[in-house]
Amino acid sequence: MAEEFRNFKIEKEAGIHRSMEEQTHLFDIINREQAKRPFEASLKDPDVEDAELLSLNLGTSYSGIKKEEKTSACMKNKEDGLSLGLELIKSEQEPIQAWNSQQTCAKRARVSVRARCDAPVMNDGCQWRKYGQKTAKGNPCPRAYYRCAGAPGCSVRKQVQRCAEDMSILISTYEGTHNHPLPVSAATIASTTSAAASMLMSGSSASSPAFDTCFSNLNFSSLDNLRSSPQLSLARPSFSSNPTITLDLTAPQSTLSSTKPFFENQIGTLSLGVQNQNLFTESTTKSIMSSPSFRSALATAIASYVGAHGSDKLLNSSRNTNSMILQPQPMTLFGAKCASASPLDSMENTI
DNA sequence: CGGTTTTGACCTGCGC
DNA sequence: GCGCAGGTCAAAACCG
Repeated sequence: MAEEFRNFKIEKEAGIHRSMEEQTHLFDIINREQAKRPFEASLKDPDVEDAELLSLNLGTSYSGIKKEEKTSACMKNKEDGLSLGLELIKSEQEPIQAWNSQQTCAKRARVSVRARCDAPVMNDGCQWRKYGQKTAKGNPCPRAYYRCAGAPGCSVRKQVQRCAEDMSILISTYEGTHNHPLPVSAATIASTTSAAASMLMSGSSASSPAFDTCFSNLNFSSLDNLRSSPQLSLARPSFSSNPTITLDLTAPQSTLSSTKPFFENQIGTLSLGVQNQNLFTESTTKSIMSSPSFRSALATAIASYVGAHGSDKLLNSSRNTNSMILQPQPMTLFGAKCASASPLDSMENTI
């Protein structure tokens, strides 16, 4: 497996691209091998370290994971002190415990989605019940509070608020993990929340200087920064002390397809390139590249974001090029209620 | 009539 | 301790 993966990396760096089927097959092999190998051993193998970026699987759906051995993307790295709250589900009788465990893990982290939307609320596939509304200081637009109504006892909450500086932008902030199955369209965000929780909780509990540096340098809370930033960022929003991942879907399509030729003709491509010198300082770059766990967790978050088509996703990670790029299938995130000029326009309404 | 939304009151955390 | 702001509660209103 290692040999084949090494060849794949060499081909990538040489600009040779395999077909999607071949790549999917390769990732399947990597995943199987990763499952067989003891984790401690994998930490010492540089090839496996890259494979980690591909094998993590978070979210609310168990599809694609073997029933006998479901592994969520929680791991520990003794080398740099990062923790992703590893849990291993050994049998089919344990999903509830897994939900609960995941819930604990995801309790405080948030995923904020910014998208252009004319409708008062984005249709994300979930059932929500409004339980409050408040006008926040500094924003004339009221903030609405929703609870998940998909199942009794589900503690997932959502805040919806229009951006004060651009009323066409709707900011939806998700918190928590669903305790029930979700439709594919809703599972996308839910998976992201879960992944974000794992990543951010690992950061909050770690004493890793590398992670701290990354986090402090990745503060894109201001609108101007968001507009010029990659489509995914980490932030500590002013209205909350909770760590938050922001998915900015308001960028023009030209920005999203700027990673040609590798991502040509793809809709909703996410590009997290540390080569973006406007936003990533040199120290951040070094920190990211020296922290395999951070890279792994970040890849997980992004992968989960496009997780609705998990088997088809394509990840390219190369230490030499200092880049970590993910190519998703077209996302099916929001419904047709949401008329906008964003890349979401081309998405199908799956709700 | 049951479920959802609205809205004012209340609770809690934080800064001074 | 006090005031402020964010978040939640719960009764009333609304709707299908």
